[in-house]
Amino acid sequence: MTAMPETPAAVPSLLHAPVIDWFDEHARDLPWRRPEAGAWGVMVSEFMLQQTPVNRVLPVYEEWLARWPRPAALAAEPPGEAVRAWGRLGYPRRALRLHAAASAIAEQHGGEVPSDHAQLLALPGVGEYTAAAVASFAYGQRHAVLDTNVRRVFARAVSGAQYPPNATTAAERRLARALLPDEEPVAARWAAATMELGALVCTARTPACGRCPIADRCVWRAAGSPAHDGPPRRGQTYAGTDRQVRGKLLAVLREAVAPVPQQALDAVWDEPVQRARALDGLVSDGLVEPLPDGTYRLPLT
DNA sequence: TAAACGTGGCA
DNA sequence: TTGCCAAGTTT
Repeated sequence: MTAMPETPAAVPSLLHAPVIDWFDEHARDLPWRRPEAGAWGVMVSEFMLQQTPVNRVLPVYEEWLARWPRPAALAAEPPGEAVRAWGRLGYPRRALRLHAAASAIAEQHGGEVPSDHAQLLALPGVGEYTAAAVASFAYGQRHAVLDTNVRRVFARAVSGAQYPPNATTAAERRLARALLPDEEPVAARWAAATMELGALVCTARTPACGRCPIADRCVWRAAGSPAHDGPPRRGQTYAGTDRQVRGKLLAVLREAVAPVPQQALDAVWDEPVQRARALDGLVSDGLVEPLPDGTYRLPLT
């Protein structure tokens, strides 16, 4: 047994009401939160929102749901169409995985997004967070939903740290479970509310503590809002990386209506070794399909 | 466990 | 201007 900070039994009841009441008043009217979105709408939004801001997701989400209102509709199209419709959301493998998830749902779940957490987790592109989010937001179940927002809220309000650890820890999962309201619908509301609080008030850089419903119970604030001490948070480099080259290559293919000759791809990056490596990577990832005549296109299968 | 994986807005 | 950050997952 590792000595872990205990969560006093009184803590949850002191946090639930103010956070949920705040959510009742300040929740954004996002399309995937409306009843008509359904579980499929929730799932599409969760894929798109992985590492991507809400404002950038909104227009693409609307296009997707209008074009593919059900999983089977998406599954009936080539995966390349999903990649094309993904636009510039970034991390296009998510489009491929969402297409694969839709196929699995169509073939193995009767076309309905499963409500079972384990079945959700087994879908391509669905990890710990997304499985809990879909089960909670779409089906009202009681799960610890630990995304970057919730982790930050708990780190500050309960653990007294400015930022959570780089990777989700067992202690964080334990804490999230301990804080979960007992009643299923309340727990689902709590999950959405804590996430929204992190997104709108308890933000990473400049938290708006003046608008926080639990500022007077925040351990981090009570400690004087000390700066993050631990190891530096892992930054992402981008310029000059294979990722940037992959992005440029795929952008050409997204815009093309016909297979693209090698020459058109060569034009996006002048360093041939890195360019070839990036293209190979896209092909092995299934994002690009090489044709026998030496041209390339988004995958038909 | 750490690194790979896009893109763009904001302080 | 540049680095940080955004509803993570996979290998």
